[in-house]
Amino acid sequence: MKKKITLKQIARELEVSISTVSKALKDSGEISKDTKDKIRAFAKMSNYRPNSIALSLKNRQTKNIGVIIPEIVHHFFSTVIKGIQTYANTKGYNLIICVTNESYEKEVINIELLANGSIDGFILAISEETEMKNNFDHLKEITEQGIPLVLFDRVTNEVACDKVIIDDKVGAYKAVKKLIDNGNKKIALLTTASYFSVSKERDRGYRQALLDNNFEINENLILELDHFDMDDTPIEEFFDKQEIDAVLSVNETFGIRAMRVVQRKGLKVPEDISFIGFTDGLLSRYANPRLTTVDQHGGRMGEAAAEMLIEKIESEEENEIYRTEVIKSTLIEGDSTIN
Amino acid sequence: MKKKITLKQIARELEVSISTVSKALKDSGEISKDTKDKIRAFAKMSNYRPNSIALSLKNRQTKNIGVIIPEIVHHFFSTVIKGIQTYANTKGYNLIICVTNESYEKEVINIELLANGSIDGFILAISEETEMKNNFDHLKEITEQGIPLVLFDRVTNEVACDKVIIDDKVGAYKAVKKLIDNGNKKIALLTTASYFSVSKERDRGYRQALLDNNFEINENLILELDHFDMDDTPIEEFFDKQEIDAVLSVNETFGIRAMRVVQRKGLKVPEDISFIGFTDGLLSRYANPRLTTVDQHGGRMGEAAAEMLIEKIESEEENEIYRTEVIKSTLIEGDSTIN
DNA sequence: CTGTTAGCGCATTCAG
DNA sequence: CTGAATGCGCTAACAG
Repeated sequence: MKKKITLKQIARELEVSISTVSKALKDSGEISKDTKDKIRAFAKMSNYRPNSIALSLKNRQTKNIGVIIPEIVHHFFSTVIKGIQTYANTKGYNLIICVTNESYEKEVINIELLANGSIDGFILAISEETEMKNNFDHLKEITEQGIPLVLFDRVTNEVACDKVIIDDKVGAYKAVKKLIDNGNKKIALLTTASYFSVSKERDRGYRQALLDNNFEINENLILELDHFDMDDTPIEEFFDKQEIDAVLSVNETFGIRAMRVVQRKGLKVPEDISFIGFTDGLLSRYANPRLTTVDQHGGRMGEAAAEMLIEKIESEEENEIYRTEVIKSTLIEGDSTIN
Repeated sequence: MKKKITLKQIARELEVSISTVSKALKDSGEISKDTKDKIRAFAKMSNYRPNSIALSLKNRQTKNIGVIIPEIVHHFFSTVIKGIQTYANTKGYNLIICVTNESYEKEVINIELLANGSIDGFILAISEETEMKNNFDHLKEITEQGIPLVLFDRVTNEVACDKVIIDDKVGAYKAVKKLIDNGNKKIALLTTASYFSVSKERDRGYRQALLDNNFEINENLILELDHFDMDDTPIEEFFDKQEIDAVLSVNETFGIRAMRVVQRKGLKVPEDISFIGFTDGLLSRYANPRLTTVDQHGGRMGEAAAEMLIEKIESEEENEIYRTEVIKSTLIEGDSTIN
């Protein structure tokens, strides 16, 4: 087993000083061609690679980005990671990924763990529990320590930092507008608990579109579901107690589950009832019929977040100006609406 | 902005030596209660946290695990990551995750990047291109350098290291056995290119089950698909040219796509034709009808891999004994087979 | 009980 | 052109 080789060992082997080796390897003009050649040959032969930990300590930067997300087994979040990775790699950064499982405590712990020098900055989507608690002190602390932070998707105004979100409200608005234009009258909304920043925005877009088109808001047409609960009964009851022409869902799964419920009731999609869901994931693509969706462009969000973060990391001056980048959502027409 | 505070600063502030501070914070018996209290109070107040990079350099261990996977937007792999994360967290390890996008070159680069001290060990699933090239020198180099390595799912016998796989062959065997027991005669196999170690094993199980039950192997019943190609034409032709009673798919997507193709042809699942797919992912769960699957237990694989790796990392002696842990697959009955 | 010293691996400044 | 010395932040052996 050939262990890691260090500058010191090369130096001893070649009977020169450590600093000579260091310089030779960096092609410094201070070193004669002869010794340079000799050293480089030996280094290559012994497969020398500078120890990144030592470099991190010296340069005070790790070239690591801490990515903290609520869930990894999730199409949207994994798409974002992929986007982050894509950009980060071009800049030589690696990703340290932590999953909070939607837990406030895990979010705090993971941040603390990484904030001790392991990373140069954070990219984070707030966990469900944190949004519920509405407590963002741990995030504020990060920024106070001068660690760059970019929030994405699930954000908050409480923390001054860069953010990247999609135009949730506009996306929902456009979706509802399409449903209205198709002649639908009773348009339902399937949503999650209201403390989710994104659900709130989508809810706003839904209401706005209705109002702008002289519809009345009927709270009976809005169903709030728990996304951990896999029981379809509430959905069945919802569709049993009233006639519905079209449905907007704030995510993919609610939409698909509802679609199956009405199909079981013997309704045809999209002839009898139309569906639009948020997130253009695999589920939508493979659903039967293919679900019409509002694409959140997770990949682009990730790339944008990474770009903002790395810019902050590498900028010298203490820039206190924070931007919020809004990614435009896109309506992707599947077969669950009449096109 | 309150910057990171170091031992040195505390020492200067309190007019003691650095090592006194260090010892006091570690509750060393060498320090008097008085100074200890004073130092700890100040440390807590100034929110001192030891710099993990410095610790890594000193202790020669980073408490980081390098996880290298072919794809992140993928239910199985993200499940494995979750499993790794779960176990690693209990042991205080963080995950540095790299995605190769099935590319050999990216696999090599990512490994090189991390092998320079950033991580204590690797957990890796071989990329498609690497399996195709059949070149594993980069992996051998890792083990030669004494860096612990655990391969999962896509493994190779070329490299001596710990491995965790599922009983792919047995899983396929059991699935085909079930199809035979249900009275199906013409049982097809949808598979990927044969250089995938897992596909190969599943193919073996398929053949073995047929032979053991006095079926002849009909190569026409085996369809090899490219998983990047989204065109359903080859699938359609496959089902057009012959009658098929049942299908085993080596993954989720082929199975679901094929199911849709036959449904479009007017066949009923499972009355006219049955389906079983590998991987019990979201797609299978939300498919219509719910796909019967061979569950690969990604979470358990991840936990097992993490446990094996951390054990190797933390064991003192140079243990050259490598284990291969086989996770038992489970047949999950959906509605795409007659139960 | 407290402080000095050395060293982890590297880059860099300053002498020679 | 080469090397000794310093420091990044921390721990530990060793003096005092």
